[in-house]
Amino acid sequence: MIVPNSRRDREKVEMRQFIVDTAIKICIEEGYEKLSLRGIAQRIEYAPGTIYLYFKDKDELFHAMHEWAFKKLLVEFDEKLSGIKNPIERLRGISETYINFAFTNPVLYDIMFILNEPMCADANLEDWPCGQSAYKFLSETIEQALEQNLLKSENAQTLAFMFWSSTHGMISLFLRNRMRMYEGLDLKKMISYTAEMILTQFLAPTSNIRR
Amino acid sequence: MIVPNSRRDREKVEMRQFIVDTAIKICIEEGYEKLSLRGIAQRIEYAPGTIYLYFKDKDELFHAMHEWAFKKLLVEFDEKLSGIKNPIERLRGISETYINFAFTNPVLYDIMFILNEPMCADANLEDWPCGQSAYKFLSETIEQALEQNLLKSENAQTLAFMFWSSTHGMISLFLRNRMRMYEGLDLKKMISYTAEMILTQFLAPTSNIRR
DNA sequence: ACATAAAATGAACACCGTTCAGTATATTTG
DNA sequence: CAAATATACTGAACGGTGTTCATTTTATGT
Repeated sequence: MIVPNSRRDREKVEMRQFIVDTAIKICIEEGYEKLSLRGIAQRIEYAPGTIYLYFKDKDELFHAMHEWAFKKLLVEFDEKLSGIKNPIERLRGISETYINFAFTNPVLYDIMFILNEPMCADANLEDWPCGQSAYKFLSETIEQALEQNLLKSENAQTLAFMFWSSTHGMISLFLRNRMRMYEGLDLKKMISYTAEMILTQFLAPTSNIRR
Repeated sequence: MIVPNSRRDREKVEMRQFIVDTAIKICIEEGYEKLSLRGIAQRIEYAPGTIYLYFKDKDELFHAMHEWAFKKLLVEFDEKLSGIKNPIERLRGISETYINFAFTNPVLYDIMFILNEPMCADANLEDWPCGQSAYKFLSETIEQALEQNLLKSENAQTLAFMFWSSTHGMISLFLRNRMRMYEGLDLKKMISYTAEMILTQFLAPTSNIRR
């Protein structure tokens, strides 16, 4: 990312962010299928071609939206969870915050984890700092839990993947309307309950805690 | 579905299937983002408008592809698993078959479980017989396992949801290229291993089996 | 052979992402 | 301040998309 050191650079960054904000606003209001560069241009009262002065193509814009969304999640993790010392309680908090984030910002969740668009390219891990940080937040919590023998002994990466992907699976089935066989149930409660059920199964039996 | 009772009706059904087959072929060869009604029309040497004589719109075509894919999965379940009597072994088989299906037919998996397209409409559960059957196959297996005290006692629907969505979560993160932090690992093995790990945690302790 | 019904066409419409020669605006220089 | 330069922006144009529909072709039944 370019650090602004003149009014020109600053304006460039502001305009980029303005486009990203508008794009997300349109996604939220009309669904991301309806998002078009022409629509953004019309909304911000510029010509369609102008957007290409700030983004190489639509994919690069999606990348920016993607990173912006991860930053938002990361802020929530930080604000709500960094104070929790017990690794298991922090793990519970991650689960709850993650599920709430998805239900509160379904469009952002889609861009972050479901859409092909911002990831199909030759994107590197380095272009994804907030995503990495969010994952690190989870995996370090699990490492601490393992160190304190609070979880059944397993590879930390495997456990992180398991907690993350199982929650993601439930959320993405919900967001994609694939849970119609559970009609009538409170699906968010069902997801929270199931996430807690999985966590419980992986808690170390207290009798195993030594010393 | 209309049962063909004359040559005309039969031809109508065949043409519909021909279009579906061609659409899936194009998806497999070039990716489903590249699928266009005009492309299908060109491939089968008809005019673009002709497709609309067989499908109301693109969404209805996706529905047909969706159902076709579920039939394929259901056939695999039936062929490979209906002979297995032990519910836990059948559950293992479902997991293995499901993961193999996703890795062998990523495009079909996408249409079945990830894409918005065929589900966003006012689609009813009744329009999804094979999908329902596939879910039933899983949930009945779990009910049997519970009856025989082979799984930790829980609501069968919750367990079915848990096994399904956790596996789906891993597969969909893989298909959407969201597992780059595990670079270098054999991701399919990682997914299979994690699925087995989850199952193991939910097995009833043998000491709990009475009689 | 003819009237009728069904099937197929392809031009037209309103969108889309993207490009680029040209124009307007702002900044720097003489 | 004026001229020259650099930057920002425009909007028409290109090839693509899903979809509609008046028209034409083909097949059927009498």
